[in-house]
Amino acid sequence: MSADYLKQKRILLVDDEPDLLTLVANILRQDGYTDVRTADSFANALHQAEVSAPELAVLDVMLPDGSGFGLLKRLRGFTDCPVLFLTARGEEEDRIRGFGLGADDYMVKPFSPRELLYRIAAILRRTYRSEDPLVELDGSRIDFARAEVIRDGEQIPLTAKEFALLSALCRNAGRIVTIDALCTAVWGDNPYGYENSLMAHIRRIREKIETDPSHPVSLVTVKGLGYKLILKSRK
Amino acid sequence: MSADYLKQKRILLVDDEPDLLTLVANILRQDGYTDVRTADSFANALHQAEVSAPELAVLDVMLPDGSGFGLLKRLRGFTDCPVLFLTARGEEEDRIRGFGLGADDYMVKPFSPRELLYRIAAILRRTYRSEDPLVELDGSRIDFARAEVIRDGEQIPLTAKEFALLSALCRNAGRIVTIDALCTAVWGDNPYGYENSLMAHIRRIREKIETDPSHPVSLVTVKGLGYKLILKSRK
DNA sequence: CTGCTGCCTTACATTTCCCTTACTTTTGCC
DNA sequence: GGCAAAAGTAAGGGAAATGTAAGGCAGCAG
Repeated sequence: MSADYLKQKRILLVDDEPDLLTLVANILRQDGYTDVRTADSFANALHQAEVSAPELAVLDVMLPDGSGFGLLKRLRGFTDCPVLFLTARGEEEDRIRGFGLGADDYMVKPFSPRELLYRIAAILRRTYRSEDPLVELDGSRIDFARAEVIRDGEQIPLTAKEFALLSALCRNAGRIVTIDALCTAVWGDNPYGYENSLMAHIRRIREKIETDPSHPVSLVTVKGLGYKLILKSRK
Repeated sequence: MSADYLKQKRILLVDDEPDLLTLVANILRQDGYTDVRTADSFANALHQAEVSAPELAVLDVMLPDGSGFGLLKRLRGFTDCPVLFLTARGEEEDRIRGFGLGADDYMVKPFSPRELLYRIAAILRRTYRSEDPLVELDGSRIDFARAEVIRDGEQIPLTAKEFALLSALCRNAGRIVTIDALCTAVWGDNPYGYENSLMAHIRRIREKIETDPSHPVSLVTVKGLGYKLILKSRK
């Protein structure tokens, strides 16, 4: 699994020009960002930020009902997310002021889409690099980088087979994975005769990821067909 | 089931040059795309799009009776399909304008067929990657990868036999499938004596896929011959 | 009208998978 | 080599999936 989890970070764009707003939003979405939200004023931005807890904010300096700097100060009241400023002018003064407030980067309009993407990716990488991509399940999360399940703050280690099984299931999250496919994923060439063993592993995985292992909601069985890993449903 | 369902996406090509149009269409068809439609003007394109609900549109920027940008705006009135623009000029301005409208990619004429194919494949993969191929019926859809029927937004699970039956019917969608063939598909070598059981399954499937199971429109019976799965008719 | 065919429908019986658990064997590390 | 953890095995039990059977209903032929 690649570092695609950066593409799933919540991004908030704030600009008073609707055209630019949709332009930038579309550029980002096209580049694979999945959670891009927009606001066209100070007030809306604040509201959006409170509601969606962005993980990166791209703020225009000029807003109809306030300045981007003021907005950043307000944001800092409840979030430490990185910030990239957009400004029409290229003045040193703005730059200094922005960085002084803890901005992470700065772009002067008009800018090239490519450069914006590059800078956003850089900020996200910098900010969230040490994080491992977590797979969110209903009552728990899986950290494949550490081979751990996190439940109620507890870190529960995964064994080799459990890891292999969960990987295979995760690669096809939501889809049915047949017993055969799972056995092949775990035992390779000669996957026959391990069906029972597979069941034992499924049970052990359930004890780690499920709140109630006997009534699984994340790793569900589809009788006669296989198993399915259900990711946390997002609202 | 492979990812070949991307090759079955409905593609609409719009260009005023007939030669180029057929050339590109043939390139696509030769690469395995099965549903490529063409239009040579703004008006025709709009009509085609309304009729066929394309899943990817390739639009020339210059059209005799309007611009590709204008066309995209109209398309956005009823579809969110991805769009690739073709343009004679390579100007940044056009590029920005296209992306601003939500275009997904952009190619400058003359282009290499290989590159076009590559970009189209990339867009389709990106847009539809997490989707499973869905079989569209009249009041519902079947997701074989998840063994589910989707009706009114509800996800209704399929059992193993139901899955096998629907697969067999789907493989011969629109054609009559005999009782014998269905029994063989489900019970293999020794398919005799299960006719009654088959009926029970048919009934249970109908309860899942049909709006009114007693008056089926998707899984219809052909008295004395067998059953038939009717796909959603596309206007 | 009567009986017949072919399928529908429903409720119920049966079976098949899978779960669960405890136990044995294997692996890998000290 | 010894020990703990991981992996594999086996058997009894249970619930959901499947199979069965009987009563209907519609259409059709005589």
